[in-house]
Amino acid sequence: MEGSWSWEQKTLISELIQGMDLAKQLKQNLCAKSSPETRDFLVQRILSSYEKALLILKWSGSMGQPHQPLGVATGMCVPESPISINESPRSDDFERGLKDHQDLRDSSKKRKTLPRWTDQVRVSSENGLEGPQDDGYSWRKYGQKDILGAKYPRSYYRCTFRNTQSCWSTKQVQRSDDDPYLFEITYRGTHTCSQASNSVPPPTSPEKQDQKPNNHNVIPQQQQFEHSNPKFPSNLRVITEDLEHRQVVESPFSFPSTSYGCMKSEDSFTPLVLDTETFTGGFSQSFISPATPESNYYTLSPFQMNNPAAFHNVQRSESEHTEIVSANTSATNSPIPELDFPLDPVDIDPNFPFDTPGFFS
DNA sequence: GAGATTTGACCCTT
DNA sequence: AAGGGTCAAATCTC
Repeated sequence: MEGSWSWEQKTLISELIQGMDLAKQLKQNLCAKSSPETRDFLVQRILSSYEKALLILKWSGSMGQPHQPLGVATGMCVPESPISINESPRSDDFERGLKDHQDLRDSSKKRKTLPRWTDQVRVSSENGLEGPQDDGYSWRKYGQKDILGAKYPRSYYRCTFRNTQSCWSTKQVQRSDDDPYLFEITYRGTHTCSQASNSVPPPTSPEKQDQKPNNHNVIPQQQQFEHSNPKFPSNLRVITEDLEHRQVVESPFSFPSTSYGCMKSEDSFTPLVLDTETFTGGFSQSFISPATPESNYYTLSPFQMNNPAAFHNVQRSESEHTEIVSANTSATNSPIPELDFPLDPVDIDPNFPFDTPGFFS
């Protein structure tokens, strides 16, 4: 860590360097015989790099002094959102978050402010209908409620260490009406308790991760479906939610399916749902997409993809679990911060490389 | 007895 | 006002 350089500066530089590298690659590809898909892929990555650089600039410009992230400061948690690694991108949310933490009793207000994302988990039949298994975190059930129009009640869980470590992560588990083996799990907030850091696996390069796909609990045919079905990634979407106006904007985008062939992740395609809520809700917390058996279906923000810590979090080993991924859906809440400049689909670039060596060095 | 779960009531959001 | 989310007392489990 270069002492005097802030995280955002380094990130910005890294983005720009990466963009340059990619441009060079593109140049070489233009000379060599490369597929249009490859070129397209490179172009997208370049655009993504520069878009993110712009984002960083914008945030740093609008926020003044960067905040030291809680996670970095305490070592207790993992960056929740890409920007939040060292940053609290949106001061209003940051402040609201703080306020929430101060006003512990006013939990209802947290409904709005904590980052939220949804995973869908299919349990294997041998697990019965008891619900998704342990996701590596300790949860305590604090409520159950019948939901209008839903066959099954919704269960509410919160982190066991809520009181002792002020960890405000919660989750809701809702069984699908149509498929009893399918659970929709909505996470709110991320773990700031010791579980968060403990759950981080030893760093592994994306390449290695590729070779070791998270298939421990994936039913083969489904895994195969994900890998082979070109429609799979195209189902993904970015949902942007303007928290200020409570307006949900969906920005459907499709991955160039062939472009994925350029990615090493082809062998172990990890469905990525770009949860841009991480931009807004979780800047004061670590955004760990709870890599759980319940969430083989990962949600990542584009920055998380760049964030080794966050990335490793979502890549945690789940060998002890048996749930499989629900591959055909991607219901994910994805609020995004307000931006003065338009974000086109490439902003949230699903192709954004995980393998950016030295990005955070 | 400590911790987890259940469940009805309360409160907040829409 | 309705529905959803949380609280907290009662109950259960180890």
